[in-house]
Amino acid sequence: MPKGFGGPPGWWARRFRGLEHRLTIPRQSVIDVLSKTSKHLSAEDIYLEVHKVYPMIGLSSVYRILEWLVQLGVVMKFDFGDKKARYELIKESREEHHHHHLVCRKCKRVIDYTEFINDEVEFIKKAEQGLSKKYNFKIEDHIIQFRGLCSECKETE
Amino acid sequence: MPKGFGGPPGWWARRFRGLEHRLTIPRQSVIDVLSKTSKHLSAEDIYLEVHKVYPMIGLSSVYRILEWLVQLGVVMKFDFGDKKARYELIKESREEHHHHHLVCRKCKRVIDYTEFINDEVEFIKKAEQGLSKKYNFKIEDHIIQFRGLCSECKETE
DNA sequence: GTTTTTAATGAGAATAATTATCATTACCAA
DNA sequence: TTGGTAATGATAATTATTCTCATTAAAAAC
Repeated sequence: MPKGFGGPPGWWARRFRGLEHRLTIPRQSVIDVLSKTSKHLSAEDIYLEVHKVYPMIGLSSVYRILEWLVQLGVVMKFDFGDKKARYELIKESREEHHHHHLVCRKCKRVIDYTEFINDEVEFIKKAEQGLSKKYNFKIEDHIIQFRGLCSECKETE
Repeated sequence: MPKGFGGPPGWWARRFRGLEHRLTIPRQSVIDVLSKTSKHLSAEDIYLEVHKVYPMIGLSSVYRILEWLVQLGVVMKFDFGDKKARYELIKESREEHHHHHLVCRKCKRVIDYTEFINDEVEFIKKAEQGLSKKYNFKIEDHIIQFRGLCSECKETE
């Protein structure tokens, strides 16, 4: 177990219980990094973080593990328009820190917001029910993103 | 003017009036392709379409023009998780065919939906007002995306 | 506890969408 | 016309991501 590593019984462990997936050190390390940040980390960011506590980690493993987590529904993959994908642990809408994003189209800066969750939940619930039925689509998640100009880029337009 | 080309006075022309931007044939052709489809075209798709009526078009021009249109706020760039970006002309929420997307995480298929627009407009308006004020952010657009499994992929899970 | 089987890993090569460069061309304004 | 600028097309360069494959680690069978 790498130094500084929180160990498996983290808050997220329940999501893996009963699943026939091995919770290896590389996998635990990736989840650990994600669970300890509120930043929007890219695969390479995560690789570098994991590398600090587990230097033999390989970049391709990070990509493989992230894709695995996305398919498991534990991690969400985002595109904020700056070429690289970003990854976040999923928070349920009723949980703390459930948030969405304001994305600046110029500097690609991302602002998290947590306001209007109640209105959102109401709207989303209604839409989800209707849409999943009509299109026979199993909705697992949603993205809401506002795009525009951040305070700084507004000036220099 | 290439054969089969609708010509500049299209419905979208108003968006360019008064702007000091040249409406060249490559640019018009790209807009024309986008205005005549409801598909989610990639840059290469668009290149191939334009190529039919304007064979000397270059792929890099298509990329350049699309980026220009995105910055002008006429075109929206999407990432549906299959590596290539997709482009759509923006429809205002009060317009016909204003829609959002259901995206299958397995096969990456995209379904457009137009339901619940009234609820959406209400929710979005409220959120936009609050957020743009609080974060001093000029909101120009929004994305709503539901992710999950389409009817076919649901079976084979 | 040892062996067998299977899954996961790390290193590096390969891929492919996108971007940058640059000489050429089309357009507008004197 | 002519001069200046913006847009284009061809091509090279970039770079995030995926693929391959030999090696290693973990669980299962014995």
